[in-house]
Amino acid sequence: MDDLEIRKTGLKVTAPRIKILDLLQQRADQHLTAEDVYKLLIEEASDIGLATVYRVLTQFEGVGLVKRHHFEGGQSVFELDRGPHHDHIVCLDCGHVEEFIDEVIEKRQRSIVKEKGFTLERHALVLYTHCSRSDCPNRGD
Amino acid sequence: MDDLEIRKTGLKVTAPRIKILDLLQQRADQHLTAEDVYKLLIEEASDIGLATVYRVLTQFEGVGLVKRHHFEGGQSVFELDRGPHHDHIVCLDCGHVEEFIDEVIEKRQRSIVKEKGFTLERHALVLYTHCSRSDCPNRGD
DNA sequence: GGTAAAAACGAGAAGAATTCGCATTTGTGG
DNA sequence: CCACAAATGCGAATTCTTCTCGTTTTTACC
Repeated sequence: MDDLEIRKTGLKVTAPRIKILDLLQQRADQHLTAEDVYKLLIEEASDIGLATVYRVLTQFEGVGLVKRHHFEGGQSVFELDRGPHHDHIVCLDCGHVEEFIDEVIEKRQRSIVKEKGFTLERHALVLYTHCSRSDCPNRGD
Repeated sequence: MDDLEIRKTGLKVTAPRIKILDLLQQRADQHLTAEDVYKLLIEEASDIGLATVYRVLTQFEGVGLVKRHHFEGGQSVFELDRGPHHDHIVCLDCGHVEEFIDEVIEKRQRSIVKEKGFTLERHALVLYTHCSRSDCPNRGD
């Protein structure tokens, strides 16, 4: 059960937290906005307020359970922080998000920062593209 | 005069636009929020509304005069789009912004997207660091 | 298990950033 | 220099997110 995961973080094990973590785990391949999560919870008859969704996601971020990304255009998106770091490719037409990791880029980033004598805390790399997937509304543009 | 630059874009040459472009040119090394611009305009006794600042910056972005960046934390920042593309290093402590360009990273990005059959429209790369500048632990850009 | 203190919740208000609506003013082409 | 489309200023409206506060739950401890 999820209880363990949550308990390990030191956060109290509450119904909203269990349900939100559960939902994120079922959709570990997706990048959801707080509102997405809120609506999905409503669909499964969970009576959890939007404020709580934001609170819980922020707390989960704080304890390393989820990652928050700021893509272009308004809302933050959240995803379960399961394992290795990765960057993102976002389709400007359909919003599809794909993940990738490139060691060459990672390495260059580290040396760029090192050259300046700074300390790299984290980075955000998003490639905005037009994807070529069959269900993308703008394919072949 | 700035008139030329603006006229070339097809936008009408108005007082707010001249003043905003002028201000951006005087601070070409900085990354300003719309509110920064608004306040700086007030300081120089220009009576330009915040809505107009947003409008003009967005229009300037549309015609390629300025670039907008979405760093972590709320407001977008704007800078004059003078010449070559570059990415950013942002200090999490003092907000200092530094620019860099790395052809290795640029090239890798292109091939990653190409491999997937997508088209790269643009990208955002921000390295969040702790800088080592003497005036760091403070405000300022 | 029972219970009290601490933490979390839900709902709506508040806040921050940005955009919109509209009456008024201002460039610009003719 | 005129007419009219475009731009402006202002405040209201939107959007996304956080806060407040009265109520409910958890959990540590008896």
